[in-house]
Amino acid sequence: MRLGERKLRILRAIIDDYVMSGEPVGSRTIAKKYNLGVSPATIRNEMADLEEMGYLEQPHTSAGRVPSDKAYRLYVDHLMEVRSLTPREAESIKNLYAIKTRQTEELIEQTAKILSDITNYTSIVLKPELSKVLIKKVQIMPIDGEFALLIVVTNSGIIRDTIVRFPEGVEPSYLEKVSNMLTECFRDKSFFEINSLVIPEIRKELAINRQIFNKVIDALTDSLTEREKKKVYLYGTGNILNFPEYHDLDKAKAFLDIMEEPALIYDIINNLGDGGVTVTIGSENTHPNMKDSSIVTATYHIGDRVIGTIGLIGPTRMEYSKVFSVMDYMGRCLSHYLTQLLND
Amino acid sequence: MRLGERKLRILRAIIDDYVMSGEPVGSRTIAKKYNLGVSPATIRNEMADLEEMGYLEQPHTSAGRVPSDKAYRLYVDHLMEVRSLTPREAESIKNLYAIKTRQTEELIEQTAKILSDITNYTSIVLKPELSKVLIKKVQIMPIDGEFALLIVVTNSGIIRDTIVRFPEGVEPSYLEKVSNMLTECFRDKSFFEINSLVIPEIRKELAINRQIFNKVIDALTDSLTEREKKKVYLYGTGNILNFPEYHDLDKAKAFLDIMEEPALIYDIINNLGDGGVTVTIGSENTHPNMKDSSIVTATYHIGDRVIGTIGLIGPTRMEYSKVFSVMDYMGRCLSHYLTQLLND
DNA sequence: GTTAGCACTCACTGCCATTGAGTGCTAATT
DNA sequence: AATTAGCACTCAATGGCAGTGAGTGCTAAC
Repeated sequence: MRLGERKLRILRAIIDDYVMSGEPVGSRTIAKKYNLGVSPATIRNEMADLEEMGYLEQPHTSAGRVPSDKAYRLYVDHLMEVRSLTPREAESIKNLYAIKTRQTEELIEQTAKILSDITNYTSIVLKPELSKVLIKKVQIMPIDGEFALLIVVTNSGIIRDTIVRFPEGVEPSYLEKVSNMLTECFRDKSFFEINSLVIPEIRKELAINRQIFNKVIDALTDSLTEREKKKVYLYGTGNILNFPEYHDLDKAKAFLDIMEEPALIYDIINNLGDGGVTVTIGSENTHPNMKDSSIVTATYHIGDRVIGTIGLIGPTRMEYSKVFSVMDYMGRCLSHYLTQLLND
Repeated sequence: MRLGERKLRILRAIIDDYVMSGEPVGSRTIAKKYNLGVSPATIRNEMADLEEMGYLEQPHTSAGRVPSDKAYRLYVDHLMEVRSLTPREAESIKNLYAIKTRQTEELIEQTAKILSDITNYTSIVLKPELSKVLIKKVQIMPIDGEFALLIVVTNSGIIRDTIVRFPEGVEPSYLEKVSNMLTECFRDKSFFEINSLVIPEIRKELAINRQIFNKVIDALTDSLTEREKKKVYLYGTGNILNFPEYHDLDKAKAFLDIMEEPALIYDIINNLGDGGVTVTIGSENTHPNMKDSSIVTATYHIGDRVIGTIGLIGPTRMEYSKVFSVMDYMGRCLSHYLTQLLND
């Protein structure tokens, strides 16, 4: 059986209607609301075909039809009309980037908030991945007694600061010297390159005061540990309670539980494709608790280096068209801002 | 009518039972499970008295009784037996403080996680309040071109870093000089003192290069802005769905909505009493959406300076005794750790 | 003052009939 | 050959109704 023009039109109508109402859609509804010029009976026949082909499902015999994940996939890839942002949405996003001297961290947090506010879904923002970011400066700052602060400034404006403990009696001037040397070695390299290439080389050179150097290097590599890497910003987790598909308490709980595991979210989001906007629908998710949810992600970058991801999670019955355009726009804005402001 | 010994015993039994079961408690249950040596009929009479006095409520005529907020208040103040921590609980907390070189920020985050894990309620940790913390060091670090990083190290180990933008062509050595001067002026003072006392004084002295100095001061005072101050760490927000009192979706939603407003939470928590452990029960809360929840908080300090608060939120039917002891212990541990490790 | 006994209340459960939205199939229509 | 009208059928949802049982309050006996 082929997917003729009319079948597609009917499928689109069903999806549009179901996305709005959340109720199974019947043939009469389609015939009345979307004037396709055919009778309910014809639509019923087409619906039976679409069900056979796996695009529709029936909760029970005497109910209307519900789109399957396969239908949403078709919709996202071929059927949906990408709409542009409403003035209100564009406004919200523009305001976010109006303030120029913002901290990167705060900007990312606000991005999550606005994404959720605009769409009413749950937003996720992964902060820039340290291993993909370029180092601008390394500085060891003595604080007090045996403690010093290791500061790493990167081109995304992220500052990794770690407290390092030295044996008492190290000269500040010596730390200064080490700082300068490290800065010189590491400048414009990524953490990844440093870890695999530069460090072994330096280890030789600085054999003289191995102990201090090792402390610093350890602290640096600590910055790359899994746990720290996997920090995410979330907003609007409670929004899922607005959707009838999560009115079942067990489902709601399963969802909220996932949302409290940053490492898990990180893995889920980060394993998705990374060019432009990606849509993952229900069963396409690998994590079992996400089989009823869809995720739309977009990447953001500094220059042409992808350094992080933003995402929205909602039920499979999601306003893909709206979400798609919001994510696309937001990804571009964020990239533009970071590239322009923090790179030279 | 007076609250005799027997009435108190019965009230305690009712509260204990209700806290465990969540179901209205009947006279027979009390007579059977808690052998108080009296018949159900007697208990019924006492219960009628207790209801008249406002300690008990009846959902409907033929149901058992439920403790009122007034009863919980009496319970917390006079009736409950403060139990000590189970080995498992003490273990979890001890593990948290085993790692000595932890970042303060991470420690606070973990504190929230463990509080929630132990108790199954929603935990809240307010990070150290900047205005109450003492400054150890101020440093302006040139990064690139017109950008510099303002770093403030405090005695709680918190580092406030802000990006500052200077007009092109400021000498690094000049920034160094300013840094040293600021450090000297600010050392061992709180943000609060600085804002109100020291800054006006310095403004005079440094009249020479007013522009640069103002930038720095502005960035410093920015650190004290409301928004930044009101950051909170939450964990276990989804736990409330475990309690039947939140099975009503509207209530759950109201709760989750509050939990996404850090500033609101901050205000709610911060306005509670601040010596030791504080318990706020249901209607004692000022915020209308919290009238069905109880909050138990404890403060933590560096030396004898209170700098932050930890808290647990749950339904009014809360295991006060357990929560009380956990909060007390955790507050002490956190204070001890911060005082010992980060103060000299 | 305490308790046994008893009538009364009322949420909860299961049962049943009714309703109505929606389907699939067949036969008539174009 | 495709479309549509007509109709019997399905099944979740709703509302009414009786039965059940946990719990109460009251009264009278201990």
